[in-house]
Formats: sequence, structure tokens, C-alpha cells
Amino acid sequence: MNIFVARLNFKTGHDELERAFAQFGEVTSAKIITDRETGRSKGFGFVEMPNVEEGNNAIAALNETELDGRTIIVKPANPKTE
DNA sequence: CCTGAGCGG
Repeated sequence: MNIFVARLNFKTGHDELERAFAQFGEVTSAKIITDRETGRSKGFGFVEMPNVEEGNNAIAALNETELDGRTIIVKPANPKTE
């Protein structure tokens, strides 16, 4: 499942995201969205987890919690297809 | 270097 993570600390990288979600389940991909012009973090990212139950568990456990000193927002990403 | 809602390629 795709997971949307917002309000990240600007100094937080993809590795921080991956290790945070890896505590609750298997993480296949963790990505921080960076600005294409400046290369700086946009402050949000995406995490892909193959296990849906672990994904929902990670969302419930990490949503509105502190990561790298900043409270993050974690929720399921918008579906590209149905 | 900096900023702070929101869904990337």
C-alpha cells in the first residue's frame, strides 16, 4: 500500500522515513519529495509497504507523532487506480 | 541559507 507522509522536518531524509515505518512492518520503498528546481525537501514523502495490515498499523502508530523533532501527518496515499 | 499545507514521476 502507498502511504502519504506530510509535515516532515525539512532536514528529514528518506532513511528516517524508512526506519520509522520499518519498526512496524516491511518497507519496500520510502521517498522524500524534493523540489525539482532547488532540490530541497518539500516537507512530505511517500512510503510503500507490501503488507496492508502492517501499513495501517504503521499509519495509526506514526500519525501525528514526533519524527526528527517534528509532528508528522501519516495517511493512505491517493489511489492512482481503482 | 529560508518555509509549513498537503498527494510524487
